[in-house]
Amino acid sequence: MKLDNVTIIDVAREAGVSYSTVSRVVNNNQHVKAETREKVLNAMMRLGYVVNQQARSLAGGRSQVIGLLVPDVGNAYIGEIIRGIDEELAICQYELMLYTTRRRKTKESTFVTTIVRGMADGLLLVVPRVSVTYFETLNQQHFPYVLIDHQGIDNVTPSVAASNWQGAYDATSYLVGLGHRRIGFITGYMELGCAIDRLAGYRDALIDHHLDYDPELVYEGDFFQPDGFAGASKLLSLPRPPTAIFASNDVSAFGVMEAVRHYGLRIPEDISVVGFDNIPQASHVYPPLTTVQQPLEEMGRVATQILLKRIENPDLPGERIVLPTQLIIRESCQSPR
Amino acid sequence: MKLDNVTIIDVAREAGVSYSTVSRVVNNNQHVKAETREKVLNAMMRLGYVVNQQARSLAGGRSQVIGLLVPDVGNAYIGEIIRGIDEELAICQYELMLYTTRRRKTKESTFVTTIVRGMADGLLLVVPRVSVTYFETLNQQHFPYVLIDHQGIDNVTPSVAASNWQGAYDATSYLVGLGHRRIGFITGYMELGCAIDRLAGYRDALIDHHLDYDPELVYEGDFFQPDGFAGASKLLSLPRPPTAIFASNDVSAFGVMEAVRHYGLRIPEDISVVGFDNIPQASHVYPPLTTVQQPLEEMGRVATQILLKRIENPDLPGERIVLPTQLIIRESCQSPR
DNA sequence: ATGAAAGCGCTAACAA
DNA sequence: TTGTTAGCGCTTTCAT
Repeated sequence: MKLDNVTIIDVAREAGVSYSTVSRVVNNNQHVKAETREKVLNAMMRLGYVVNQQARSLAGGRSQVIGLLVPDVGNAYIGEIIRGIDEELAICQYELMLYTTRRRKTKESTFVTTIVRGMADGLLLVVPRVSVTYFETLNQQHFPYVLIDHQGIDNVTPSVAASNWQGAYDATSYLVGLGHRRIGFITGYMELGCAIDRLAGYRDALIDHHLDYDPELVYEGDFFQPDGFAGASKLLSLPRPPTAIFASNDVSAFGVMEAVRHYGLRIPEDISVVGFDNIPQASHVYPPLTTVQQPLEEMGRVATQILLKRIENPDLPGERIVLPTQLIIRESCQSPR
Repeated sequence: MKLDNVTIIDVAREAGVSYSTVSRVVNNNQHVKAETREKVLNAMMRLGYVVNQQARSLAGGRSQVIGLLVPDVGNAYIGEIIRGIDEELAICQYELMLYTTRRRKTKESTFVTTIVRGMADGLLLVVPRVSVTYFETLNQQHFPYVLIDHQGIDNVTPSVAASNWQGAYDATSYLVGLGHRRIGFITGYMELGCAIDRLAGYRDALIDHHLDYDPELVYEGDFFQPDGFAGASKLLSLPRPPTAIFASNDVSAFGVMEAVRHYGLRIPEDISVVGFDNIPQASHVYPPLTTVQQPLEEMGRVATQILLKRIENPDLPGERIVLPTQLIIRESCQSPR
């Protein structure tokens, strides 16, 4: 399977130098005469030499791999983030190892250890809640990592997130500006920081606009479509139903839309609907969904940049970066009648 | 960064055996006394030993990683496939290295070589067209690989695909059964085998049902939404417009739906629409889209199983596996008036 | 500026 | 059944 390949020794022989010189050329070491470098480069070309990362990494160098830990693939949310990561990685010749939490429910710490030990130079985590075991291992081993879209531990744990509070505040203000006075809210999974922040943004916007925060209008959801449906059904059957519903993410907003139609109401004529995330399909549903855009791709890109810097210098002070969200106005809202 | 870690030597000392014995235990080698194995296992436990894959792989063993080459992440299609792969990999303790073609436009062969040389034990390719360079390297190096959803090279190149012809045939027959006599068709990107197969399925169904195959009703698209829109616009403005439009994938079907609405027509009352793929959002658009389901997750799973077998035994004869598609009937079709 | 040599942690013969 | 030993391909001192 693994055939005899071209090694630095072959290149060294071809170029007529020692193999440490070849190693120097490969690693862009300064102490090589331009002429020698040229010779080696030519030999590499002729022989079709490719470095063996395993060996390089074993011998103490970088593995040129970063690990990405996600709860699951298969949703647009993660896909967008990966796209950003991928772009950044392409620039600096790093590879991406994909880990899903789904398949390690049990031995989390062993798992992190595996990553930390040789496989990757750094780790990107897109997990809403990070088990303490992870951090213990990571910090203790002084291993570079960056949290993506995490509620944040503190201000020194490297993390990149979106301004969930501001996004929810803006969306709510927009609905108020349209004339809505009773605005329903479907929360996300409230164990998550982003869900808490979005609820706070909704609530604070209401208060700032001198509207009551009515708990009756808030339905505790879980970010999934069925709960959006259930929540909207409940809100719609209230004695004084809302004229607009703001769901904590697009997927549950789809559930809301379904429920609205189920009740024989129209969007936006009878009920305005707003989502959060701006996943691609938000613009493809009918009517196109007004939502809050999270800069997912950018989050991936920025997190990767930070991680790469931390790999170069693990002692860099950590920081939390909050990227701005943006209200994307489409056709799912209008003034109440 | 890479701290001094527990190696088999440490474990060997702790257990009071030679380190090859530890290696044997780690590799489940038969020739170890149960008692000794127990001792070693305990020592490993106590010390928190974790294998170093790099070293293992360098020394001639498996790297326990498989590479996945995709054109891009960030779309549901790939996500579903990855989910299947991931599931299978979880079972056999393999890791997944993600490669995107986007970032290697130039030096393709070098790239494959890199993978082949140590990084991975096998390769899964989800690329519609595979450059000849890839195959040369792959075959020549006798490196295990499996093509996913590829048009297929021949019957001995390991590949897993969906029955595109049958799916299109079924969908078309369904429309005919509903009473449609003029059925528009938006093709996919015709350089791709799956697009060709789908067109053939549409055409053959028409012929089998004694309907004319009218080239005027076929619009050459590219699998993207704007082309679905353009195609439908063109078909709809025909002197004798179709009463149903079958798009070669869901995304372009969304474009069709957009165009239908743009023309002030209703789905399914005025025009029936059918897609292909059954991506998650197909059930979330309005009206829910009738489409042909591709067993994406299963394709990922089956391909992985085959790859794993080929890693064990690279000389296994290759075969092409075609998984069945299934017509998913939702609400975007009805009999023509 | 270049070469020689000692590992990195492990697998896989080969011995015993 | 167990131990010994020679690498895998490379980085990195330390010499020269």
